[in-house]
Amino acid sequence: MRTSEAVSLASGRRVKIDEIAGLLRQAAPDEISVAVAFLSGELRQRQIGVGYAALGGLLRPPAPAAPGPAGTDPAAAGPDAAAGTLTLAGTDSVFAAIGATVGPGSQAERRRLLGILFGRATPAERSFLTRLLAGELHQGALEGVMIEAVARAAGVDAGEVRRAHLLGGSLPAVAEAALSAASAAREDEAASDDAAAVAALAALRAFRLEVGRPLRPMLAASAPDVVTAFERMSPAAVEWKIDGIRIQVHRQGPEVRVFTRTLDDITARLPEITRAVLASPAQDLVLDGEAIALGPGGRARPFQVTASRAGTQAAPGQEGPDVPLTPFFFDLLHLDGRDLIDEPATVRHALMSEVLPADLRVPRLVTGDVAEAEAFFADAVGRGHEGVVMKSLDAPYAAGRRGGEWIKVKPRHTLDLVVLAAEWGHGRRRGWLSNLHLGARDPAGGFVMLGKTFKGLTDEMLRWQTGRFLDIAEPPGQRPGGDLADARGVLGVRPEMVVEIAFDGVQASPRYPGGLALRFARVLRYRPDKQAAEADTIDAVRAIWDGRVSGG
DNA sequence: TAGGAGTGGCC
DNA sequence: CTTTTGC
DNA sequence: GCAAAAGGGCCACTCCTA
Repeated sequence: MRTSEAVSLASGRRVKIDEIAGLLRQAAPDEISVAVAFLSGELRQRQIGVGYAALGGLLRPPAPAAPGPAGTDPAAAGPDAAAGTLTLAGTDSVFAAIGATVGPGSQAERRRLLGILFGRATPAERSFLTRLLAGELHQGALEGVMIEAVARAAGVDAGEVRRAHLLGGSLPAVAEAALSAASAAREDEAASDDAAAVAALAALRAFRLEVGRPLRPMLAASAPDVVTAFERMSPAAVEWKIDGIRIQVHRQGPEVRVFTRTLDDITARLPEITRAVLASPAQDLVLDGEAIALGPGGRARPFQVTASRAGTQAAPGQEGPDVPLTPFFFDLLHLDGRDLIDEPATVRHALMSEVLPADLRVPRLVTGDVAEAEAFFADAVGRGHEGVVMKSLDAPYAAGRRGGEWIKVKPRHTLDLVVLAAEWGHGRRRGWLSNLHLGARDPAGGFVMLGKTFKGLTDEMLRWQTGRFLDIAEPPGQRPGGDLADARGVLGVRPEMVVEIAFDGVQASPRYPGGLALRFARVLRYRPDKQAAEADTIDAVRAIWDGRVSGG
């Protein structure tokens, strides 16, 4: 707790690392994983069904704790029950109990448990718990800082911790392994820091790629077009960027597991992926790819269709899903006992070609020729995919990194839209009007809201637009003494400001009035030279939506 | 029993 | 998922 | 170059409530 406060107050990254390392060094072995999880903004349970809304009112008053059934109340039975201050282990066990609470009446029971926990907490602890459960720690330190802190506490290089983490150990588990090995060595050999570091290193090196345990997928940087990407690497492997969900598939003999980008196990939901991978002649595989719903002619269906299918729990007894997903693999990280992540991309790809048929591999072109690559890009987009990913030929598989070895290229649309309202920002944007409500002009009169964006705004633009919007706030009579927004922080403005918006595409919307919304909208610049009457119309948006079928 | 609110997880 | 900012 | 923090739309599932 004190560590979190100190970490929040410290502005420098180095100081934060030192603070956390100090805590980890003196933490009891069984508290390390909880401390690491909490201070990097996570719960060991990952989620327990408590979010922002469930926290209402808990922050201020020490909630009067209704007594639970004696002996069955984990909140009261924790080791910290009598103390005025919470312990890590006790708090973790309450979270576990909350997460295990399901079924009718569970919401009230969760709330009761939360109330007991908060009732025993100091004000500072209540603040920390609230931020932790809301997923907004705001202490300027999450996973990245924690990795370095663990390394510092164990006396090893941060790269060693990072590698263990990326190769599939959860960070709390990695930290526990390294630090308990270190502290055991310290006790055995009379406080020798060297011996502790050696022991920690051995524990970290024991984390290796393991078939059946997911690792952090490699990510891609981005470039505006193929030409720019070629400036950073040429020749390159150019692959379709499939508009589906990322899958990492592990096969060990007959056993197959399918994981998402965030390492969730979704095997049960995608039996067709398992079947496809079992068709390979290889026995042990770790594959990286994308799964997508395809329509007639192999055309990509809208992302929403894939998302719906991938998110649906398999109905028991029903085998053939009505919307099957097709896997497209683009990398091979392990083959029959041999780890490949440190091999060059060409070697990995060649091996993958040996064990997977072409229709399970992402379409790919190796070239240094701009025209060829652009034609390939246009074809991919024409088939309804997102664009291409260009990959350096000799790069190893950099788990969890977004370096320049993979570069994604997507088409970008642009429209001049009108700001209909703005919302007051939070965190470092407190005091500024931040999130913009965007509308297209309706030729019949008025504007059609298409979504919101807060992206692309620099601090200078935020400052400027806050002043500007307050000047055109609606209704005008309420300023400055009156309400500066409604209950949700929304300030309506006269539809006068035209802003140039970039976005990736148009999607069907069940909630916006035009039935359409923008995907990944961000601000490029304001258009002070334009009047609202000159803004783009909803017809222009519909044209993009209609055009998606024939591409572009 | 339908609809809404809340949460979690994709992009 | 995209973008800006600070280290 | 990396990490952190701004927050977007949509989908499925669960629990509560007219």
